[in-house]
Amino acid sequence: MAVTMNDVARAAGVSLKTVSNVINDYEFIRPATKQRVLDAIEELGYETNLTARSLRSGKTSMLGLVLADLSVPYYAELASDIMKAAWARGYRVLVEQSGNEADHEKSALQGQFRSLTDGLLFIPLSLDAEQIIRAAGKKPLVLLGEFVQDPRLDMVLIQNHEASAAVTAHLLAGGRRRIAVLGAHDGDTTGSNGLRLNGYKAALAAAGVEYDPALVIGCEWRRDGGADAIARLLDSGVAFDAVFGLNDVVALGALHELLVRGKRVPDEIAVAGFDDIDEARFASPSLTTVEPGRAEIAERAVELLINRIEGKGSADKVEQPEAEFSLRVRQSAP
Amino acid sequence: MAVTMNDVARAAGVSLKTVSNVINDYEFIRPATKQRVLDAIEELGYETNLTARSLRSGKTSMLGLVLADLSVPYYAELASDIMKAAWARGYRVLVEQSGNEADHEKSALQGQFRSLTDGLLFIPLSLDAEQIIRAAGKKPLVLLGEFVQDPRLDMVLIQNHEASAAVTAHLLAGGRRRIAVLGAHDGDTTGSNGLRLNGYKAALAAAGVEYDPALVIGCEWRRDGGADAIARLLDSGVAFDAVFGLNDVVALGALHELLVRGKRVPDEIAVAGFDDIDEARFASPSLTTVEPGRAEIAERAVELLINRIEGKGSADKVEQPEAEFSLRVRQSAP
DNA sequence: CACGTGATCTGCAACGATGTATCCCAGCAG
DNA sequence: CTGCTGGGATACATCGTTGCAGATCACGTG
Repeated sequence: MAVTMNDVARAAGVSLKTVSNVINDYEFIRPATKQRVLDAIEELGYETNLTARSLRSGKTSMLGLVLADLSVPYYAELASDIMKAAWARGYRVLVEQSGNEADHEKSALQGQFRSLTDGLLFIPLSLDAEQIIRAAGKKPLVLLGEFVQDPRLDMVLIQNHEASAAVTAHLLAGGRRRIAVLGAHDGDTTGSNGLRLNGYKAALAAAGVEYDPALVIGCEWRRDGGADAIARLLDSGVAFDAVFGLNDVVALGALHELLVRGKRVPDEIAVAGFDDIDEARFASPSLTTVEPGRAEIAERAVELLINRIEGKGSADKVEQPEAEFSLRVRQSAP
Repeated sequence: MAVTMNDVARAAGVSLKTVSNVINDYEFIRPATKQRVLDAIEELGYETNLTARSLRSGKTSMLGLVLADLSVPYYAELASDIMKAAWARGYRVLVEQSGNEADHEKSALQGQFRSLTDGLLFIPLSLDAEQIIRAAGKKPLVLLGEFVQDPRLDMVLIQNHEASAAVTAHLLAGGRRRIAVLGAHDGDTTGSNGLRLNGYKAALAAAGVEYDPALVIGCEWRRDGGADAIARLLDSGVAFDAVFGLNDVVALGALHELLVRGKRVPDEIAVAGFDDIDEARFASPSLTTVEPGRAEIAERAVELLINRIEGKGSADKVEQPEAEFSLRVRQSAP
């Protein structure tokens, strides 16, 4: 059916291997021969069969990307950046949605999925470092999203603590003293939630403001999670003058609910988030948030993973580069 | 390196082909043999090499999905649904971002990308039907997103005209008479923009309201496009009491700009969109919009494509199922 | 003029699985 | 006892490409 190298070889009057050499830019080919082969390729409409190439070469030139769900804006935007970075380096990205389920994450790490990819970018949500190390095979693996932190694993880090502290400090500088936190529980110390909560605490301490666990409300990192959380807080009667959603959709969900309930933002209550998704800029009022360095994260992660795949760089040293964040001050918390 | 069927065969004391038979659930295998093979697989940690299987069988069990950019919420949500639908049927999805460039779309249609997939889901934006037919190979192809319409191509349709008319009718029913349209030009008749514009016109006509081209503002289908467009309209001094953004992000961008400029929504100006992205529900005010049947679109498209791939269904008849839409009335246009 | 050298091209095996044809054997009818 | 049947397992070729090891040939050198 499909045109193969053999057909091209016959048409060009050369050996199959010469066609292969032309395609792979082998150095020593007479220009005339090369041209004949290229003409034959053109004429027959030959396309290299990537499956066969993969089988023979042992490389698929595909990176796996495991994340919870593309419908989450931050992941979608990150995935888009990752795909572009990979594309620029000659790799494609195969996305696997884990739905935030441990089984699914595990099977993505070990399963057949791996045989389709040369390496994996993984945003773990349910598995811890130990489970990841146990489940992961020998193929290169780079973690993103820092829910997991471990000195044995390559990963690109977000400055959760510092960025969170910066947001909090900004709210404090605006005169807020009772800052509610949505998306973490009082005891959390690990994962994005824990790290961001700790950054919040550190900023409070630095400003001499007392930490009140009653202001810390756990919720799913979704819009409705944020809306529910703020509703519970309002209903509880606890006083607060600012809200820090540990990611943007939580903050936006809370913002929505606050406005529904007739609160004035930012006059009565300031709102801030974390991620700087595109939507944050166009919310009403626009959302103050922190940009975690998404483009840099994508770039570094892809670069690191491909270096591992291609054996460049120091093979044995675990790498954990950190992305630069920046505060985005907007209307919701000027 | 990796464990192959051969290793398993040796360990289980059977032939390579028997291992293959066990894995592919061949009927006539003695339970004892099967068990021995399964044990060996377990013990050695064997994983089938999907690349090799693909080469031999000629199927990759992957669907290609070509869209402009995952950072666009509607595409991200659609992609998520498509991936789930495909997964449920034993297929994976390989996403290719065209960036809305014709060259890129074309290369996705013909290029090596195709050899990795059994069929393609394509959301065309730059290519027209003729170009698509010319560029596409013989592999199954299903179009989505109806910028292109052609009786020769399989596609899943959105009821652009009807849904758009429904939104417009809703605004009219709310007493609005000067409804601005963002995201189309006066002359447009094809593509989502043209079809939706026509739906708008039809609803006006049905209500006996005159069509005013000055209310139709072209813009990119992005947040900033919507914001710019409404800014231009406001600056032009043309009077209007409602805005229909031809998709949600345009509407949300416009909504943002209206609020920035101190307009009251919906009291002074009502706003409606098209797509019902998750964000619409949590905007402030929440956005009235139309749900085009996204889940159904994903489901039908995947089903249709896989039927084509597997040769089920009527081979020769072009299929163009239409998804059911539904109006979502919210605060921005009650 | 024989010979080394490097440019140019070729043949064969192999990647890891599956399709096809075949073989072996137990059970059973004639 | 022979021949047939069909379950259960196997051997071999094959998918389309690339790695490796050569083969060939022109050319300059001593």
